[in-house]
Amino acid sequence: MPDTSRRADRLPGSRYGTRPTMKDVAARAGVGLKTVSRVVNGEPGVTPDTERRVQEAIDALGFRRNDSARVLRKGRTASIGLVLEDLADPFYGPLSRAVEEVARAHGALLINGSSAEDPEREQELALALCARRVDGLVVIPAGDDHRYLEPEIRAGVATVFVDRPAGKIDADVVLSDSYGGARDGVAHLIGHGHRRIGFIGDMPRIHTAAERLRGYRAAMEDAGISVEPAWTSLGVTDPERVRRAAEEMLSGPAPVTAIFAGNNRVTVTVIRVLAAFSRPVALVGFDDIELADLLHPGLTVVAQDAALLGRTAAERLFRQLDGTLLAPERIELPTRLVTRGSGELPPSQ
Amino acid sequence: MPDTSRRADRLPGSRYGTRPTMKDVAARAGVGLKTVSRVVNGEPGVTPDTERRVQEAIDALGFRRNDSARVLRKGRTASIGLVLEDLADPFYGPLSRAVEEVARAHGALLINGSSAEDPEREQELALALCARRVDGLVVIPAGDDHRYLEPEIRAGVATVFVDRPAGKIDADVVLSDSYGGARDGVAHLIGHGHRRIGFIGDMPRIHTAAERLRGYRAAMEDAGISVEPAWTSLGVTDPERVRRAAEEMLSGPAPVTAIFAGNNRVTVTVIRVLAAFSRPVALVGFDDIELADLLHPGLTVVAQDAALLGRTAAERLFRQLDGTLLAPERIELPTRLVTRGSGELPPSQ
DNA sequence: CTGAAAGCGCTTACAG
DNA sequence: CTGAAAGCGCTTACAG
Repeated sequence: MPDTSRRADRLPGSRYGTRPTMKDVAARAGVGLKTVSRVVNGEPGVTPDTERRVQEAIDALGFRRNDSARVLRKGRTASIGLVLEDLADPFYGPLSRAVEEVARAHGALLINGSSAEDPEREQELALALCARRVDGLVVIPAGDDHRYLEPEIRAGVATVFVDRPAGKIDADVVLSDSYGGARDGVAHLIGHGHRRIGFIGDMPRIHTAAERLRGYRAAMEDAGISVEPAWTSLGVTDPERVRRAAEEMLSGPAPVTAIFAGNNRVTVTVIRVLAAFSRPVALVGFDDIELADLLHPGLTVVAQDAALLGRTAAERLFRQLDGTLLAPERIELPTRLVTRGSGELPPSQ
Repeated sequence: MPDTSRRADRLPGSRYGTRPTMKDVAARAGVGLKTVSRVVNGEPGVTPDTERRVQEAIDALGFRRNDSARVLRKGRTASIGLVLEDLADPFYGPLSRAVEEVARAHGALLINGSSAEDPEREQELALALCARRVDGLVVIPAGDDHRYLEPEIRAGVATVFVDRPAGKIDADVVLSDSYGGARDGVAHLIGHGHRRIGFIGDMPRIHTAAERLRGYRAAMEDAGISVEPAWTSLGVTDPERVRRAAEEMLSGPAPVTAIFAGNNRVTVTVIRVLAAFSRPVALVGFDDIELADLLHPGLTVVAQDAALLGRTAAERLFRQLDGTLLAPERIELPTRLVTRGSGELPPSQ
């Protein structure tokens, strides 16, 4: 009983049919396989009459070229992968969309994957994408060791890291100036009279979190302020942890009078805490937030351009694929301080 | 001179190498191709010693199975496509992430594409995904005619529409109760004393916009209020158009005292207009918004669950692929009125 | 202008 | 337990 499963697929009423191939089209049009291929790909050297016959067969059969077979033969898949943390985060949506637009301009599709900030999952995803033979990979790293990608890069997979540098390998990276942005933001608070300033950030193993903390320390040191251990708190960004961190800094005999929030998730939670708090407390957040201007007071932020990060990275990826790119580079995009009120509040004690 | 391009690829210093294949691994391990395949796929029937030799060859050569070749032979690609409007919109990020999670649970990758609300681009994207032979397609339609998908569906591509129904074909659809949600929201405003209520929505060809307008009209009719033409405005959701629409409704001798905003983008712009407006105006928006509770007044919304829409659709897609699904169905998810202040303001005139 | 043969890198269906 | 042959649906490199 040969090949029953296949026959079952063809049963009328069965959901899954089999698709016509170029061979079917060729048979129906009474031409050779290569002629069909020429018509499908718009290659020259087919008489109008032959072309018409082939086209009719294509339409009658509902033929659509199987790009996965094509890819196998051609080498390039015209698809790229994007490994990010969480597509549901408002920072990554625009970034992903920007990567998609560049991919589209180069005729490539984009496969997205969320690592959920889990290094193992990042690796699993990135390697699955390589197994699909994506032409290139844009990675927002969760882990800090990317040696697992070395064989892939050697084999020709273009690779660009975004938002955070690669760990233990030399690769292109496009990121915002987290250090400088945080230093500016904290200096801004100091300029408005604050000295006891808190910093709440993401897990210290995340590069941006570490850099922003470094910027905070630099600004404090520039102003000759020595940082109390109680003023800094790094860890997961879930609301509970951040809320506790904020409440601790705001209590005690010498509470902070201002807070620098290390990213959009931290900022949102801190805003909620401060909204319910008795005294006014100044706040500057890293990352801009929708409706930030409509809060009371308006939210002062250190803004970075997520879409520009994505676009820059994707463009670099395709330049790698063009072969016009040489040594790995680090591209740092500037941040922008947007003052709206919360960062200009004076110290309340 | 045979195959020079290929040799160029192998040149030392060239970025693009060629990857080892199972054949290379077999040669190095001194075994047959099928034995390598067994080891790579964890199939039984290989002696520990043979397995070890194969594994050593795999590691030495840096072999990674080419899934696109595998896919060609197996039929299923273990990938699904998601065509949505814009990944940068906060409504679609969580939806996409939810689809991805379900895909992941089924061992599939997700290819995202943004239609930018352009029916042609939607079709181009959906068909490109079919050419890649995705196993299934989740589509948030931009257009209103999906007959172009009929051959694909017949050929076995599982298809589920989300947020808006398919046009001119019979297909699964998962959506929120736009009509009921809008009716509830408008009835809520009426319950707080409003009679001159404006409606600002998306383009009328978009199903959700039309349904929400219908809900608005139903609520007005239920209350015995006849709707003035000047009170409703449908069109593109760019800030300029929405701003003008709001300002017109709010001017003249009998301005509206409340506005129902048809989606998140409209709501955001209306909030900005009202923030700069002289009189208090009540507002209910369709779709929840981050920080809505921290505005003054808090924003009252008709909330829908984007992630649940995505999850429900994706689960249905995989049930189609399992073959456990029969006739196309329409699944409508309820909305939820969240009162926070802006919808409870009394009429100011 | 047209097409037959070989091959992309795997899996399938055998046979030993 | 192991492997040679055929084939998935295309493109490549030819030859006529």
